[in-house]
Amino acid sequence: MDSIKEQLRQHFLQIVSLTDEEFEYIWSHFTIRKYKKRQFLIQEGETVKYHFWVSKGLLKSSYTDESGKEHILQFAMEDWWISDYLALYNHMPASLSVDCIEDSEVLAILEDDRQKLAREIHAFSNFFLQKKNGGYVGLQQRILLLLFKNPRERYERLQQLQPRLLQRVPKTLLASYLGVSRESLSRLYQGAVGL
Amino acid sequence: MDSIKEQLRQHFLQIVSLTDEEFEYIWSHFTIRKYKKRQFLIQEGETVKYHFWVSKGLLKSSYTDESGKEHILQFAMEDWWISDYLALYNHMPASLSVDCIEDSEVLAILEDDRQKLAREIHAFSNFFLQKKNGGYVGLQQRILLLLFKNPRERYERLQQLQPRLLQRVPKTLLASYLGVSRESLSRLYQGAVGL
DNA sequence: CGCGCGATTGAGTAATTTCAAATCTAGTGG
DNA sequence: CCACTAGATTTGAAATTACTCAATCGCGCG
Repeated sequence: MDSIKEQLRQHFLQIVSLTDEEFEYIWSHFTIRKYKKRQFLIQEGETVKYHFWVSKGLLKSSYTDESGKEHILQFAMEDWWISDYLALYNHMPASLSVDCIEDSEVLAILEDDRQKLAREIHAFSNFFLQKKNGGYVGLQQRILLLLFKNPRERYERLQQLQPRLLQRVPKTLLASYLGVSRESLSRLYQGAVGL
Repeated sequence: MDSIKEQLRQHFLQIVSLTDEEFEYIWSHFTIRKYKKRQFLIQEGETVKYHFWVSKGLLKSSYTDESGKEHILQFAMEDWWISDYLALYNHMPASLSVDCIEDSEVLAILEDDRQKLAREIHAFSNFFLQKKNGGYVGLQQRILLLLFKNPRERYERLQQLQPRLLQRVPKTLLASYLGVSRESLSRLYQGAVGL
């Protein structure tokens, strides 16, 4: 699948510059994996060793509480990264699970390899630092949204920021991501702008 | 204030190792600033150039919505870092403000200098990467808390994780941080464990 | 054609907010 | 040392919002 390789290269090049040699070396540390809808990449309790980068498809990471309710922490579609970072960085058993909403193709890289590459290739290290900074800011924005916007406004914001995501994700899951019951979401977005 | 210098050194040494020489060099890029309660370090609309590290005191970063309500994104006490990262990284005007809850002493470092130091000293770069990773995971945890815990449980969790913070921060501000009205918080924590 | 999943609707209930007023507290000046 | 004041906290009652549970609807897939 050379198109995947090219897709990954472009993904890096959007943020940092790499020689062909460097990229080849980086590429050699990734492995392709294919999953069907509803398959798990990470299940609660497991050891987590990989970062996943989505080449094709749609996944989610979520936490299931004592009462069995699922709460969605993150979606990931093409070009997004996903894992259970708490578990990955701190060598803890996973408290989250990651599974596929659509059939998906991902590239996996070991956290250990990622660290090794970060030491060896400055641009690679930089890439992840920038990604992490952006992600951090994104999470802060989401917290503000949860703190002071009502469900309707949260939905509208998501509509603005990620219109594609909205079309692909079942409403039930969206509701969980926004922190609303699916029934409430159903009622709320009917009056939302643009529908 | 050599005690501050020593405090900063310890802060770095907890995570990475630095030679005395390296630390001296790093130290030379920080400037000490003192603020009184209610003074602002960052005001909405300003350009943001600095990271702040708290040596003494207590600060908050917050967003004020259209209706004038303040929503607290972060507190920062001794050894914590604070700024408006969205503005800092993307060279945008601040959407947050940062101000003092108590009289405070902070060390300021320019983001440009931080980047320069990160290029020059690998351990320094590593320090921030690890901080950022930890912070990222922390924000994810907070999102989960906001998504599926009721106010009472959010308060109890904060009590577990940051008991010192709870004692220093006015309840009104805590309420804003937890996403509850101050009246509700007042009612809720009266039945909370340990009171 | 029918099953099953996802989405919607309705009715009643629970949790939280809002607004207003009362109470408490720490710091200030006399 | 005490009275005073501003800020913070608490209380009460009504209003609102969102949730739960149950039933119905709609549609794509086999």
